[in-house]
Amino acid sequence: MRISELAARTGVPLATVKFYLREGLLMPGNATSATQAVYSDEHVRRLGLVRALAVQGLPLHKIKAVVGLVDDPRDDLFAVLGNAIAALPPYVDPPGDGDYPRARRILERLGQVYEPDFAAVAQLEQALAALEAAGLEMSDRRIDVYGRHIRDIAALDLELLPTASRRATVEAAVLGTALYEPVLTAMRRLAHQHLAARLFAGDGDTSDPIVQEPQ
Amino acid sequence: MRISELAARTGVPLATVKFYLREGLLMPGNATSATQAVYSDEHVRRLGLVRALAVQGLPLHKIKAVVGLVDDPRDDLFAVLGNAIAALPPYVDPPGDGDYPRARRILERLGQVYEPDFAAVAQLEQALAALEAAGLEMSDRRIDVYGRHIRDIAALDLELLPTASRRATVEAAVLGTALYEPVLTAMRRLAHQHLAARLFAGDGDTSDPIVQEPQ
DNA sequence: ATTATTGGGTAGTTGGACTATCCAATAATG
DNA sequence: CATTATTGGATAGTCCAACTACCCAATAAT
Repeated sequence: MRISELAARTGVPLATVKFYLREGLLMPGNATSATQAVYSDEHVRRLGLVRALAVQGLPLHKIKAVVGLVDDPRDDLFAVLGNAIAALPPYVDPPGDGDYPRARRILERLGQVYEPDFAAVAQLEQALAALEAAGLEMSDRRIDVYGRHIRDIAALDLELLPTASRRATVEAAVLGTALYEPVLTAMRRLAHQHLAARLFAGDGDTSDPIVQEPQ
Repeated sequence: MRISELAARTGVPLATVKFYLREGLLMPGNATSATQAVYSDEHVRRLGLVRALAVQGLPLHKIKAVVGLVDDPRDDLFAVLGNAIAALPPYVDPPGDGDYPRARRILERLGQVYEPDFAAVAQLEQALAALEAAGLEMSDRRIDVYGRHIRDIAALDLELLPTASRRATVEAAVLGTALYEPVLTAMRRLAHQHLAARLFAGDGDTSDPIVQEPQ
């Protein structure tokens, strides 16, 4: 297919497709002449990946890093996965002084290794710092409950990772990390509302147990 | 305290504090004269809240909506909580045609009510659509496991919600929704790495079971 | 032969979030 | 009380990311 069909099929404006090509987010088509190039289903997939990540709020330069890893996983698989995860939001600007005390506390309590070089450790530290700044805390109870359930979820994630090819594994890991997160987030919010509805209904705090929520 | 002390104490640049005042994110100080106003610990807290939400990527107009709810919860508590959650990211632009088939499938399988007016339903639908667009799927197995663990986490969240005052409850609910999410996200990523390290080590896929991950 | 489309490039737009500057009124200080 | 600093209030400017629009000469399509 040619570029305009690629744009039409993915719903991405032509100007934007060209922009992505320029930015290196989308690999060039197979040029058949000076003014013509052919695009494949690979390009459709890639465009879908870019858009999927962009919708989740990933800045383009981070997306570029991710697709770069998907394209060229030269390191060992585990390192590639780590790199990919590190490229995902949230972004922690200052690597800090090398110590993340809040994250360390969590990990030690959960019996996981504390490895300051893991990007997710810095992410956890930042999240915990934000919590503190807002006057909330991470109690032991919460650590234990969150930790247990999250670990079970993570175990399933790994179990369901495809192992057909390294490329497939990397791509699925990156995509899965980025794309199942909002699913979990939305499910948690819905669970809150589901459980809260029962609580409030029992309270008599509101006359109507099924309360509507404006958009 | 005066405005410059407020800025100094929170670490927010003075110009930005003024900007937040103009935008209505921060309530005005108690004016003692034409060129002087006193700010309280309330202002410090509010500034912390605004910053905490901003760091998580919330655009200012959404933050304004959230603090508006915290300030003036005129509806019943459950509706206020729903509104607050609806104001949080991700943002789903098109309310759609009113049906969210993918989200409906999940909720029905989990035995939760499908209420299209809940903002989180649209969020779930969008997340599932992004998954599909990228060629991933939400299997029944995944629904069941995610659903069970997420529900337990949500139950704890509700249990730990303060009930001292309505204001405290609303504020904690909003903050908790926004600020515990990145904690869970980071914990899941760390669990992935923790579990993956064991898997790969057992594989012999890499010579070193403890693999470092570049920044 | 004529019209449409392409790849490639440059420049302009939009929106969000600040940041800088100015000003007249008032506080603080010696 | 004279001088210096700070304040609230407002306006305008900056910076960045992510597009979007336009132009062009070379080819394809009809």
